[in-house]
Amino acid sequence: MCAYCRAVESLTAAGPRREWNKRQTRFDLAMAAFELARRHGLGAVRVPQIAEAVGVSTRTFNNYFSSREQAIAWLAGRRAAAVGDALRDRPDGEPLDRALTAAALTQYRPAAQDGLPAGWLRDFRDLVAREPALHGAYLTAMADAERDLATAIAERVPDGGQLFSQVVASMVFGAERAGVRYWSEHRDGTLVDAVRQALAVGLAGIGGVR
Amino acid sequence: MCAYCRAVESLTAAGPRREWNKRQTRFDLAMAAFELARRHGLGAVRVPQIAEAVGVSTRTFNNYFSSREQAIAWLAGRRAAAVGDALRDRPDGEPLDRALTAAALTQYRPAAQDGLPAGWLRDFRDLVAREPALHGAYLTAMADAERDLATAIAERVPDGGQLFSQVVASMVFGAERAGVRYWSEHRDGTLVDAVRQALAVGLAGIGGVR
DNA sequence: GCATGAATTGCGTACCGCGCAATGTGTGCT
DNA sequence: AGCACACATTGCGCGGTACGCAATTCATGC
Repeated sequence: MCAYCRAVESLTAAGPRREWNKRQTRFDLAMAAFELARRHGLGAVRVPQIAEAVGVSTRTFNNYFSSREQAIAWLAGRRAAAVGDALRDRPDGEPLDRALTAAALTQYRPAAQDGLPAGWLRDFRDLVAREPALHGAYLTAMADAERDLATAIAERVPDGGQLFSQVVASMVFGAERAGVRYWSEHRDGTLVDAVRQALAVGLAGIGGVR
Repeated sequence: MCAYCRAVESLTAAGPRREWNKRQTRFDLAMAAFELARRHGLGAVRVPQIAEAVGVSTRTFNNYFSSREQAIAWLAGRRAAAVGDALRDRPDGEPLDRALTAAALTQYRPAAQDGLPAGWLRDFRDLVAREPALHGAYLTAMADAERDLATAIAERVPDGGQLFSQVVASMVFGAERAGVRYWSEHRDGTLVDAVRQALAVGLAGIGGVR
């Protein structure tokens, strides 16, 4: 949601209850889609099934998501969007590479799983790896998060230039994907370590930047 | 297509005419989809329209592509796949960062446009930027090319490790996307220079590697 | 030529995404 | 409390899509 829309919304001042319901419904739908796909395979999941699991009409499902794939990928996008915020929370003097590593690893802390069951990431990764039909929506969600992270980087390093921030942002998510994929295929060591190592490779070039 | 499948295909030894026809049909369908989408907007393009433009049935279109979006993105994937091959063609002693830069920039050379009209990349980029519905398929195609490039890097730098090659590969395409996007938004200087600059930022960390 | 296997095609089906209008429901004001 | 308004949900309907299946066409190698 753009800053303008957010401002309009704050003017409209929708009460908390209404908005909370929306958020909850969206989350429930995405979660139901994910869980059903994980259990029965994406191809076997029908939209009415998802809607029924949450207790809404199929039409409502399509008010929130334009496809099953998008619903599932939205969960990952929600997680990934936290990286930008985490970077904004890092102390000012911290070197960029350390701040980015810490920010990227935030989402692997158990405490970060708001609403998501423990071990969710593993299941999600497995599902995406198993279902090629999810790749498009997943990558789109990641690209959105990437843009957001680029903005956060640009705020932090104003004289770096737009090119710099976008390259670094895409590198962070690229490294993360590489780390997760590596761990997913080899399963040696912990997931966090694989991602940390991948980030170290990618961020080697920006050691001096603050 | 994997090396194994390629080998099998060479054993099956389908005559050249048949295979050439398939390639041509696939290309024509993708090109027609792209051209129609560029002219009338993706939302206005219907599958029968694309099929008719090429002179095949709609069913045949779906034998080649599962959606309009995939057909269009296939063109970009075809181009991107050339990066891996270009890297394999670079001289052995060349440092990795130089080799990768040269390989990535190969596809911007006018000579590289096999079958694609001049200025195609600009039009394609504009279309993708204008049509969010294309992002998923486009990113999926890029991810495929990324895997291929990672393989090429691993062949070139065997002791780098799988993590290294994947991170670097995703960085190359990430930098390229950042460069293209930057140029697409600012239009100052040439596209090639923007991509070269983006690659320089991303590849700064692997200066010494051969 | 002719057998063979692959590619194309027509048809049928299940399903999807969304526009539209009607209905339900939380919210703020009086 | 009651009321009016805005927004969310829902049912309906339609155009369109993806794909399985079986029939047909067509290039290929003998």
